[in-house]
Amino acid sequence: MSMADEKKIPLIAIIGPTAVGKTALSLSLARALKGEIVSVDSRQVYRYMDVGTDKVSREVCREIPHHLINVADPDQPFSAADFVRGAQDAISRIHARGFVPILAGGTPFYFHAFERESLCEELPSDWGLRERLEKLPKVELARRLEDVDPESARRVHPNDGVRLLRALEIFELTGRTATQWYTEQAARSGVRASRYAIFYIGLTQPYEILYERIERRVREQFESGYAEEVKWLLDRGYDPRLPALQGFGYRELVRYHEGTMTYEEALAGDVRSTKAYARRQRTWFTKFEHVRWFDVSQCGGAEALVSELVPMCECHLAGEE
RNA sequence: GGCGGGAUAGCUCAGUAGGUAGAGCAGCGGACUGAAAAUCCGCGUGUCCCCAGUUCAAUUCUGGGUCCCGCCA
Repeated sequence: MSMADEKKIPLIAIIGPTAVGKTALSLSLARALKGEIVSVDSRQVYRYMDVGTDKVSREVCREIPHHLINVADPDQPFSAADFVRGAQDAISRIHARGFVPILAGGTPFYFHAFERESLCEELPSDWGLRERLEKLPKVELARRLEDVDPESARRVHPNDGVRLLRALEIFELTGRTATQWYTEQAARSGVRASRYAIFYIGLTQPYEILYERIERRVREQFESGYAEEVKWLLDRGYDPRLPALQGFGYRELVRYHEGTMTYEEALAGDVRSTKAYARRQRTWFTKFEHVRWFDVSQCGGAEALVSELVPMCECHLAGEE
């Protein structure tokens, strides 16, 4: 083991699709390992969105500190770059205090950005510019990108408005193409080693069982005041077009309150979108390297899993891999 | 009981001036560099309700039947 490896901060990371049981496991591991949780969830960062995002309760947060939960208002854009900065900061503080940082959550893009440190600090964004560009038809966006950055144009599908917009935004704001930025950054990250040694624990479950759990969970959310939460956000003046309100459940319940969708349709739509999301998560997570995968429907229950995992984690934390 | 409308993919429906059919949604797979619970891409064999008739050929036309939905009794 080299000097560089010894200096790395060891982390535990729990990944897997929504409703597979990441939160429960993260709490058990935090108790067993003297850990604190770093939430890797693009929706739990927002305040006032509790029921729909399955946040842990205040009591639990008092017992086990949670980071990157409730750090933005629903109308404050929160980006993957904000996450990476926040996570790095939280991890330093947890580590300095002598506790174990446990990353847990279902947003694969955030894990990806964090591990690769793939977002350049210097790259800006500008929501006003996005709004202006958004008014143009996609073919026009694609044509412009073809002009300024043909390589990005080849990489981005002409129908993928969000990515066309981002590539154009980078060019407009910096005068240099996304391709140039990414090439430089790839060269840089090639020489700089990661500051962290991450032990990935992956939870899976056959879709048949996972889908049942998703259905049950969404039902519980609807019975626990999900509709009222969305009503409250709307009454407070939050624009339904905000990114924070585009998640499943939220967007359906907005339509329910507008009267363009029934309660039952909103529930069914939420379940469907959540299932589709679980599939997208799997597409991401199965590409992650060095993950210890556990099928939670086959490993003899959560408790058996915890007692198996604790020694493995301790081993990793001691730097023995 | 009478009159009309309908029966096609898991669902909602389009279509074939007769040559065995296709959209949206769902489902499945994939992509992803500052919106990521977002955004985007790919994948479509199904007794075209049943029986008979006309025809070289019927999911399509004709007759009968079954079921569903309206309206009238």
